[in-house]
Parts: sequence; structure tokens; C-alpha cells
Amino acid sequence: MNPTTIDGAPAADGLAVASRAFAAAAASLVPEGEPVLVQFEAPRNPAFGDYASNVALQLAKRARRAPQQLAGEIVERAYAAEPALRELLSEAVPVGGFINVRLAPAHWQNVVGTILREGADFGRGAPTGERISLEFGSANPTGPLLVVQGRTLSLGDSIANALRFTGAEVTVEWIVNDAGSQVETLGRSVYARYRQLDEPDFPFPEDGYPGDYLVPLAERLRARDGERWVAAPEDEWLPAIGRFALDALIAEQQATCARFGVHYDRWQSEKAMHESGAVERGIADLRARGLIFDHDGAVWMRATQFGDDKDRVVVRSDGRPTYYGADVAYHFDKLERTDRAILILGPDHHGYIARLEALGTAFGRPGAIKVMLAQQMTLERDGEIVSLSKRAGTVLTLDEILDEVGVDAARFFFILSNADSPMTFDLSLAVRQSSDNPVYYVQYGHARIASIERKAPPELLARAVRGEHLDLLRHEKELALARRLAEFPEVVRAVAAHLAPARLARYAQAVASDFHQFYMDCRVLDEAEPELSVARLALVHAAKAILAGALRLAGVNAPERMDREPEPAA
RNA sequence: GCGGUCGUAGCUCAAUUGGAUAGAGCAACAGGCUACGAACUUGUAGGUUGGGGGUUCGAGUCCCUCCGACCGCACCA
Repeated sequence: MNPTTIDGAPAADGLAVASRAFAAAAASLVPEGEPVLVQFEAPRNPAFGDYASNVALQLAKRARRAPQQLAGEIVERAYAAEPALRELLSEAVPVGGFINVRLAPAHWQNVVGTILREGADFGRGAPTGERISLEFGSANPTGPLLVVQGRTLSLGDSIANALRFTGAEVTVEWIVNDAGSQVETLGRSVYARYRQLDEPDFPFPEDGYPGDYLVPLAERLRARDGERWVAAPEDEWLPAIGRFALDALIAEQQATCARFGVHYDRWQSEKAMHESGAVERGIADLRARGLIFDHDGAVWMRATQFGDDKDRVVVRSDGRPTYYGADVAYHFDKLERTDRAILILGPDHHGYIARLEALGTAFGRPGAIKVMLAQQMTLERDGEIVSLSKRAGTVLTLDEILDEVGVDAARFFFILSNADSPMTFDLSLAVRQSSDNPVYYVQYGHARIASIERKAPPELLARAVRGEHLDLLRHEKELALARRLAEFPEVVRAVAAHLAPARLARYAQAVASDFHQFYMDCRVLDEAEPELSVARLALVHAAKAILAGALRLAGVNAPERMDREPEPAA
């Protein structure tokens, strides 16, 4: 666990000084042994101060003393040894074995100054050189993206942004399942729709992809090729139409991703991996490691060696690689290019986790592959559960939802809960475009600040941006807001470390809430007090930068103004 | 049957990975605009964290065991 640090803090960082002083004091109170590491964390309850250390609790057993008493002595000795603490801390109190620390206002004033200089890059990590592959989305290319995939896209893109913010080099990728029988099924389905344009009774394949969404494709096919496939033999039209449909649907999926603000660095074709020999290379690597055996004419991977419940076929007895075989190759390739690979899979791929993570170990890189599961999403409309099935032809596409609620509301909503919690999406709420959606709360905060700045005398704003008079920020609400802004770097790091974008959304809400509360109590523009106005303009300017930064990581716009739509007549 | 994920306020979800009195939003109730945007804000109410046991200074979090929901158990993808 890493001790809490505050980015951009001045050299005489109160927390760092306190940390060293407490460590020295604690060390003098316990018998010789391992060095004492003092960690601070922000307590949930603000009444316990800005930061708290549990060092006394952890040392209690070693020192054979009551933690409460130990904490008291650590504080005493630290103050005696480090007089500067009296300036840096406004208080340090032992309570219940914890040591609760409150930093002096100057600390938070300095944080505001730092944010003014660095903007939304406040706390951005220097490049670490770590290369990470992040795969998510990857729907079958047999239809449009559905609402459910919106969740994965939002989660994945926010995680990618957070990882990049912390200094990692991220490759966002999508595997296109363009090999295998589903392409033929797709080709037959489109062919049937194509024939049905003239012969409504032409039979639709039993296992074909139902719904009307392939009809426009069939029409495009006829516009392009006319009647040429009607009399053609199947071995001519099947590959041609399969390819045509695949290309069209992939392009459609890519367009939806782009509209949703999700950019992919790599669209990896599964077919291309087969054709380039990549699959054979990956399997050969495993064979060289003694993890492959032949049985019944097929090629098997010793998956049980890595906790899977049975060994897995990678090449069928007819010589065609399995889906897992392709994944062996894909992850062999990922690990050659990057230091680790993260995947977000849908709940139906659940049984696949062990097999995929095992590949990291198999390739000699234990822990290098991490699979996270996006739990199921239940859709609800008017209090009733909506069952959506691609097979049954009842679909709700991501594009349809975006038409209804817009990209911002959807992106924010989908990261309000983490991947591992099952989620219920209330469609009637979304369709209402109601201000219930928390994204408007955050955006409103940003727009409100923009409005203040439009109203502010330009020379005052200019002085504010230069960070003048920050020492006037002493009001409780001012300091509370500044404290919140200071958390930004650590929040983003936590999002990246725990792959938990919900924290980003929660944090954005907290910043907006602290701003709104400040706004109620503290007037920013006050002609009678120009210097205080400058200080407060500086604070809200910093808050605006952090709000914009958090929203940007979530893929959401930070508007300068918001226009309320008129309430629809009842 | 075997295995996995999940179970937190009426609803939707959090909880800094083992920390203090489990928090937000929505819904409910009662207040606040002749000053910078009321898409805001203040307060009230709402909980045996599915049940039980264990580990320890300390458990929503870790272990065991029941209950329940979902999912997986292919030479499909």
C-alpha cells in the first residue's frame, strides 16, 4: 500500500513532514525491528480531520501498549522534535488509536495555486513506460451494438483514460470475430433478405439472424450488385455476401463507437491472425514450454495445470483452430507488445476467465492477464423487465439510446456503478431525459462557474488566474472545496489501480456538490471586496478545471452554458 | 451435479481493498430565490450490509456454512 501523497504540494508539504516526524517518534517507542512506515488516509468522516494515520494501532502489539496512549506519545514527541509542525498543521489529535491531522489553510491555498498553473493536468503522472493492452467491446460483427455494450464501452474508455493519466501507455483494442461459422450464418441471412426483396416468401434460414436490421443491408447489396447473386451458386455468393455484410456491420459498429467518443487503437481481425500464421506461432510457443499435447487427432492445451477444470482443445482434429486457439495467439501477441493485458468481458463469457488468465502464467508472465467481468445489465421500462434477445429479434441498439438521451448522459450513467455489480437500467427514465441523471448536476456546476466568469470584470479574472490573494481563502466552504480538488490525482490513480470508474463519477459529483455548497454561502463577485473576489474567482476557476478534467476522463462534455429544455406539456 | 460472479436504505448504486458513527442520488416529508444560473440548497425520515458461525485491536470487505439471483460447464463463437 502506498502512503498518501499530495501532488503539486510545496516542498514543505505538511503531510510529508508529519509523516517523517511521526515515524521517528514511533520508532523511538517500540523495540528494535522493522522500520516504521507511517501512512495517511483521508477518513470517511470529515470530523476526523483531513488525514488520519493508524500507525499507533499497527504498533500496539509490538509495543505492548494501548494504541490510544501510544498515539498520544507519538504526537507529543513529533511536535517536540519538529517545531515546524506547529505552522504546517492546524491540529494533530490522537483519538481512539488514530492520529487525526488537519493541515493548515496555507496548504490548501497552495493546492489551488498549483491547479491554476496545471489545469486539468493537475496530478497527471509522468510516463512510466508501462505498456498496457486494454480490450473491451468486441461484439460479434453480426449486428449493431446494443445498449448493453454501452456499459462496457463507457467502463473501458474511462479506465483507458485513467491509466493514461497515470502515465501508462495504453493500447485500446477490439477483436473482430470475423472467422468461423457465424460469418456464414450472417451471409445466408443477408442473402435471404436480398431474395425476399423480390420474393417475400423466400425462406429465411432457421438459425439466421432475425429482426429487420439486415434488410437495409440487403437493399444496399442490390443497389450495388443488382440481380447478379439470384442465380449464382452458393459457393460464389456466400463468401462475397458474407464479406460484404461483415464489412458493413463492422463499419457501423465503428461509427457507433466513434459517436460514443470511444477511440480504438487497434481492430484486430481474427481471420488475419489465422492467415498470418500468428495462431500457429502462439501454439508453438506453448508447445515449446511443454504445455501442449496431442490427443484424438486434436491439439490440446494443458489448461488444468493453471486451475481450469479441464484441458482445452486449441486445434480441432480437422486442423481448424478453435476460438480458444485464436485467443492463445492473440494473447501471445499482446504480451509480446505490452507488459500486461486487461480485458473486460460480458457475463456470458464468465467460464472463460480462468482459461484466459491462465495464458499469462502459461507464457511465463503470471498475473500479466487480468480479466474483469462486466456484470449483467437488466433493462426495465415502466417498472417491467424488458427482455432483449438478439436471437428473438427484439433488440435495443446503443444508437437508439443515444438518440434518446444523448452521449453525455449515457456515458456518465454507465460508469456510476462498477463493472462487477449487476445493474438495472430504467429505460423510461432515460427516455424522459430527466434531470434525474446526475450528469446534469455535474455539468451544471461547470456551466455555473463559466457564467460567473463571464460576469466577472476581466482584470479581476486575470489576477485570479495568476493566483493572487489565495491567502484570503479561509472560509470553511472554501477550504472544503479546495480539499476536494486536491483529491483529484489520487482518485484517478484509484480508478486505474482498481479498474473502478465509478469513483470518477462519484468524485465529479462530490466536486460539484462542494462547489454548489460554497456558492450558497460565499458570494464570488463582490464590488466591496475586490481582493476576496479575486481569491474566490481563483478557487472557482480551479474547480472548473478539475470538473472539466474529471468529465473528460469520463468522456463527457463540460459545457460553458446549459439551456433547459421547456417542460413538455402534460 | 461441479464451478464462478453477485446479494448493502422503498428504488438505483457507493464505501479509499481490513479502519472510526456504512454513505450519495431518486422517491417521501418540511424549509430557502428583489444579488454572481433554483438543473441549486438546508433539514427530517429511511439499515441486524441475505441468515448463521469463525479469524483480530477492528469485518460490508477475509475463511467456513446455509439461502437466493445470474452465468458457465463444446473439437460453438
